[in-house]
Amino acid sequence: MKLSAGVEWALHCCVVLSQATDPVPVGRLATFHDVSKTYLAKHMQALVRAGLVSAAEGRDGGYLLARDPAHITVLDVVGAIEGHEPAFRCTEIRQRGPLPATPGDCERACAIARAMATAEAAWRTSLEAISVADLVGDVDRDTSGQTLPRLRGWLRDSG
Amino acid sequence: MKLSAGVEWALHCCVVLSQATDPVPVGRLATFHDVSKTYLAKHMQALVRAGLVSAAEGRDGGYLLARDPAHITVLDVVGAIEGHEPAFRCTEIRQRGPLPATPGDCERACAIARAMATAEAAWRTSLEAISVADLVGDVDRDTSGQTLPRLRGWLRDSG
DNA sequence: GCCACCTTACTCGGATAAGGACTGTCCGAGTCGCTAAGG
DNA sequence: CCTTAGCGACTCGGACAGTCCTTATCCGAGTAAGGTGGC
Repeated sequence: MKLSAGVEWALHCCVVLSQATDPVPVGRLATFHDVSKTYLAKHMQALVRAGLVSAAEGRDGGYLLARDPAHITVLDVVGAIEGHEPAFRCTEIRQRGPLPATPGDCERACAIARAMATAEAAWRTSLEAISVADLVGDVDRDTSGQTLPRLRGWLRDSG
Repeated sequence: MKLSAGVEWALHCCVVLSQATDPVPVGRLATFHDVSKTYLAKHMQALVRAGLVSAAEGRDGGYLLARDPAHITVLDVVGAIEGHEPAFRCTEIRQRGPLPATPGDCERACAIARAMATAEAAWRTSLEAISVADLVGDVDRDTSGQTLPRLRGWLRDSG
């Protein structure tokens, strides 16, 4: 099980965008995080498609959060990048082989699939409980309130 | 995020092995589940390396559970197949770029990494709470106690 | 009748190819701001 | 001085290769059972 590196990039970008007042182009985001500009652009497109950020085109265009940071959960971002398919996919092994399960037995999902689905639900619930605003607050607390002002200043100066 | 199909195979194999008294060769397991024999063998090797099942070599050899099914958790099996590395890997983006975090800020893990780690811990806790014996009990209940006796009979007849 | 040895066939185990997904890149379409000319 | 048309440059968006991991496979080393010959 492995998450795309784009998830980390996207979450950091959301934190940055939460401090922006004007659209931030992808080139600026890539410079700030020291990552590939074109590949980051690919992931930003995914965030736009998910409706989490809005894109402003043309000169002085860029990205802005589409909703209040408190209403964007980490799960939203992860889902936008990784997709919404469950990590565990039941292939209904029980219905194959020499002793297949009867259709009557399959009214409920396979016990193994249920166990995996329960765990994934716990994972999703945990991610859903944390918003981008929470992340911003954590960063502010971890850095004794120094990072966010400097970030806002950098966004202004580079504009 | 995507789990290997081998996880599903391995869990089903553990349920089958819990009903076996004599070693079950991988060919028999593959036939029962209607999956690739050689690929399943690869995953069974992982279970052996993890100490979950024991391998008997030579003629009439095969696999048996190494511990009581009640003491093998779903997390054990998933970890044996998928490895124990976390799905989310923090690349310390905060320390890169024009506004790098100071070493003092990095005493705690990145807020984003903490959020992802918390979610993964919830996932792991959920999987750890379910044992192979629980799965066997669920299967028995789902099929009104018909599957396990037939499974044991199939294992005997094919031996 | 019992024991030791050999053959045999079966098992696991690791080393070896093919497919798909993540990673990384490029170029084109569209749009907004700036400039400059005209009224 | 104001309006408007044109230009230019910058933006996003989707289409295109490279690399790693998952999937799938094969063959060899090792081992225990069963049969056979000898004692």
